[in-house]
Amino acid sequence: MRTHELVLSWIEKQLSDGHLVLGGRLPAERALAEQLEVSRTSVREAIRILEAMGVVRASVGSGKDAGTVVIAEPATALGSALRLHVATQHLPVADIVQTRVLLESWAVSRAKADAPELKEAARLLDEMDSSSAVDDFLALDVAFHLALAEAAGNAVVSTIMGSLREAIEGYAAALTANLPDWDSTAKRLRCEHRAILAAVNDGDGARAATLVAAHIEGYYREAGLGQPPAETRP
Amino acid sequence: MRTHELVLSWIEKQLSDGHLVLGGRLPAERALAEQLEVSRTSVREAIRILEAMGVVRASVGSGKDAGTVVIAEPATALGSALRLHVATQHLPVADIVQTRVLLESWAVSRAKADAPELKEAARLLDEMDSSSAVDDFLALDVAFHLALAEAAGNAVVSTIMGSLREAIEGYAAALTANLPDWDSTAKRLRCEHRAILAAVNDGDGARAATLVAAHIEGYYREAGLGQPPAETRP
DNA sequence: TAGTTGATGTGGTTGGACCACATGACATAG
DNA sequence: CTATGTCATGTGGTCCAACCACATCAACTA
Repeated sequence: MRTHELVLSWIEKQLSDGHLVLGGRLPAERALAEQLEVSRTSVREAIRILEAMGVVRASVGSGKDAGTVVIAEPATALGSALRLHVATQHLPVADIVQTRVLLESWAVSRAKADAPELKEAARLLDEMDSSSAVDDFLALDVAFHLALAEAAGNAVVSTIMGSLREAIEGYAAALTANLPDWDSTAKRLRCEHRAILAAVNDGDGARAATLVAAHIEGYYREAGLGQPPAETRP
Repeated sequence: MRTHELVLSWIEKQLSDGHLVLGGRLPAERALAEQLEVSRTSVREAIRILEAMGVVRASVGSGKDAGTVVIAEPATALGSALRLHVATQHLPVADIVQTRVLLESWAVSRAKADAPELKEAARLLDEMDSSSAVDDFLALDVAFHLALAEAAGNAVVSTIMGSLREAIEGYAAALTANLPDWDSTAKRLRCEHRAILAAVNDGDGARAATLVAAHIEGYYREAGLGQPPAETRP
């Protein structure tokens, strides 16, 4: 077992045992190195891995927020990992979109009509109405879909959904350039959002699931994602 | 931007551009450090992160398999990340099980009856019949469910499913100790496996989905996972 | 020819040094 | 007494030089 893995397992044990909790601080790198009788380099490598996994955040300086603190941001971490594997062409973008449709359909079909996240979702839709910039629209769109997913009450589903979205964020942003008429597309998307939210609020999970699947697939289809080149199609 | 992130983005670009492909080798750490004009330490930190994400594998020595080569093992990486977040209690085990049920139900309902993975799944079931040790049984069980998931043809779904399983592997192993009678449980599980595979082979996706959901939920329920303490239940 | 031995190149690990940054205590000018 | 500037302290960030363990392969030797 390599040295940094020893540090990793020590930290994981501290987490499991509750000696290290969310918001808590790890010992300073130098102190931890001395305590575990390893070099600071090995400690740093372990912390890098934890940082990449969204378990800790390292900040320089002194006092309050400084040092290495325990956080819980699995979505960004999983998103980066998935993005890299998309880059190696081991994970097709089409499969990611399909998985997102699956998870989000399930989420809206299970969302409770009285979930507080739905109020936030409604607020986001109002904000989208008054924002015309493409970037703002897309950022609000992400937040809306995430709020919708969180309404189902399954942290794993919403986390994975967020990471899938993040993994293909670059592709999605590039695809908007393919759209023939952004204004009309945005108008349609707003409309579909309202319909989805209405279905959820009505407690009609099945309809919400159908709508959200069509909404996502329709967008990527319009933008031309996952379509093989025309000349290879029958 | 920190130095190791610069190295990371360089490598990611090499991957995206196809200059670095699956099975390919990264330049040696010392060479890469000189090429990018950074310290070897920073290169190593970047490689550690990629290793944790299942993108590369580092081996000492010289010749053939030595050095840092590009691999594609997202499942183990995602599994580790999820396991850590379970340790911080940010992701409930019950949510992971529920997500696994969702993904696996979808997978079997979409599996093609002529998928080659199903033959492998059948072979694994035969092997399970002749293995009595608990550990062997569980290992084969993992392989069976994974083969089933792969039959749906979505790499992302099967990858995430595998990582979910891995994230709670420790819990699952501990839970088998709770079972009152392992032999009878194993017999029942074998039976259910056959029924699930038969449904898939018959092209009855809906039945397969129902069966697999009951199969997974039944196992964890029997082992006592995710049940709130009795006194808190209505 | 068969076995041994050394050279080579790889990642793994260590200790030490210095930097940039953020904070807080302290001294000082008003 | 207050406000301001300054310095000590502690943090992560980076780099360097050296050494180790390991795996391979070529040259050498019996």
